[in-house]
Amino acid sequence: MVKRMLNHQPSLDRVFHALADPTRRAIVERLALGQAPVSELAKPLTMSLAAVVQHIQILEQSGLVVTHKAGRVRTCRIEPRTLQAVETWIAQRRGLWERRLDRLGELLAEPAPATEAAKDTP
Amino acid sequence: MVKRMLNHQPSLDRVFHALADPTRRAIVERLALGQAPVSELAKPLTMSLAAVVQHIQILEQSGLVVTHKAGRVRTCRIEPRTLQAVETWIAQRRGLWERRLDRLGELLAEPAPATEAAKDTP
DNA sequence: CCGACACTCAAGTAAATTCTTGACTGTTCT
DNA sequence: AGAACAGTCAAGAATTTACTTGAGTGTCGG
Repeated sequence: MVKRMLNHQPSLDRVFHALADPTRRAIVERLALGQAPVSELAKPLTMSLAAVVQHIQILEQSGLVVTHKAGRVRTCRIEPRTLQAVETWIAQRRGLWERRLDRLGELLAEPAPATEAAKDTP
Repeated sequence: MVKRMLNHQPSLDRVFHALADPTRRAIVERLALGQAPVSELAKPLTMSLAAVVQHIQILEQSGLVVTHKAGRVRTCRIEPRTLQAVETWIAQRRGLWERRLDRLGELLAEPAPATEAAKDTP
């Protein structure tokens, strides 16, 4: 039986999926200001507590949020390394594309419409 | 009935959702190397062409990809500004959290760091 | 001890997502 | 002109998601 797997290498699938929901982003934004218990995260949200808990579980499975239960209170906080992993993935793709633009090969390869080539566009 | 709430930026919903699918990320990774027509994007993928087109539509609606049809060929390319917008959102949240941690350490160490007048007037 | 509190679990539902197939449109090649 | 190519459109099936309600568990304050 799997009781608790501490083995959560953040898959991009899960992380992006977690961030795709506005409620979960609102939770992340709140947690960016500091850790908070579940019931406080639920306060501004117009849904049942159980629903909020489900969102938090998704955030936790994605590795974006870490929680710790003390007594009857579960405290949530952000895991910045997961956030950083996403940031890095995006930055790398954007960097690739922009370095590609420096080469200028492909854009100039598109066929010009047969009339005379006017290079200057005023 | 659709119960939605708390809409910050509707585009973030779509962008994160678009990136949450491995097929769509594979398309983005391919496009990071340079623009490509739909059928070339479909080549390595093990699904019908229609399915790939649907993925591309989602990427386009999210603003991550821009397409242009010439003759019978639709060419796709990355829109780096959308990628950058996501990067910025994440970096801001991570920055908030980390600054928060710094503050906490300082506040526990010293009573009050005097708020100096910043002279940023460029 | 008792009740309020802070979740927790399970089951069910409406809507969204992902992918398929089959028919169809518009282009290019020969 | 006809065949092949590149994509488009629509309808439908299997699965997943985002909630709900109702009942239960463990913890703290008085």
